[in-house]
Amino acid sequence: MAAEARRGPYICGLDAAMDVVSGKWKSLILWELHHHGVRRFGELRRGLPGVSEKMLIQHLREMAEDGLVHREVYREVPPRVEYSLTEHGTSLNEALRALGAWGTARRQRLAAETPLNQVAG
Amino acid sequence: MAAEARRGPYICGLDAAMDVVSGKWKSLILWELHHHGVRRFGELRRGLPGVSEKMLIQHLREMAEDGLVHREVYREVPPRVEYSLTEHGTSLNEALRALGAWGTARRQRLAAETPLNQVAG
DNA sequence: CCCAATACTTACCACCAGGTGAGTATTGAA
DNA sequence: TTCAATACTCACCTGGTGGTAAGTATTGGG
Repeated sequence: MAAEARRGPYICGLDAAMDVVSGKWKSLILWELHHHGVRRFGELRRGLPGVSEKMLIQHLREMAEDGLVHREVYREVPPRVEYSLTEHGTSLNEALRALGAWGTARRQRLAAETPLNQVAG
Repeated sequence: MAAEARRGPYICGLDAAMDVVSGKWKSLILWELHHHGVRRFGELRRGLPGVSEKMLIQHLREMAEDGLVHREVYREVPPRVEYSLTEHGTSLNEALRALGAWGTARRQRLAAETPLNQVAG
């Protein structure tokens, strides 16, 4: 349970990458940490509306195991824990840029196709 | 149920992109179609060891709805159906290249960290 | 003594992605 | 009439992901 692959062995590189970002909130966590540099647990929770504490800590722990985020604990009262991207997390975010751009184009396509419906769920 | 987003509205572009590739076999299907150009249903099934017919057709239908793959039906006996990437599917594959490269680097990192364990599940 | 604040931790539960295995439709060949 | 081949289609089931809500540990302040 230390620093090993959860679902490996992987078939290809895409597998290995999708594994570490699969999780409802992981790409958002990546995004949040990328934009703020360092964030405390509570800041992340408030920054991701709808996330449960359970999933937030679970995702953060997995991402720490995967070497994407750094977890710094300050033994104070009340406790303080700070999360930040590691070098690997930063490079993953960069590797996701093209995908994010593709998704943005897709959103614009969808909005153009259904101009009256784009906001309604 | 035509060409609309399944989980939208999306928070960001990454959401919109992750949505269309989330699915156990979708990135593999993308890869397979990218490398072979055109593939029949049975060829895809044999090319993705372990996939169930149910999930393969389900993923292919969703990807067709999302405009990633083109489905060409030949009304012959026995029936023949050919799948290929659309322009959007091709561009998505290109957008995934950086992510695949990152994953390949991660695999190499994992193999270097646990040299005796890299093959065992 | 109790509460506040923070960062979890745990138990329980619902939903859905995905797997299994059987069935369908079509038509030519034996 | 039955079978083969292809591409599904359907019913059923399991496991895992994620949500909910309550509990824990710590210590200073009122």
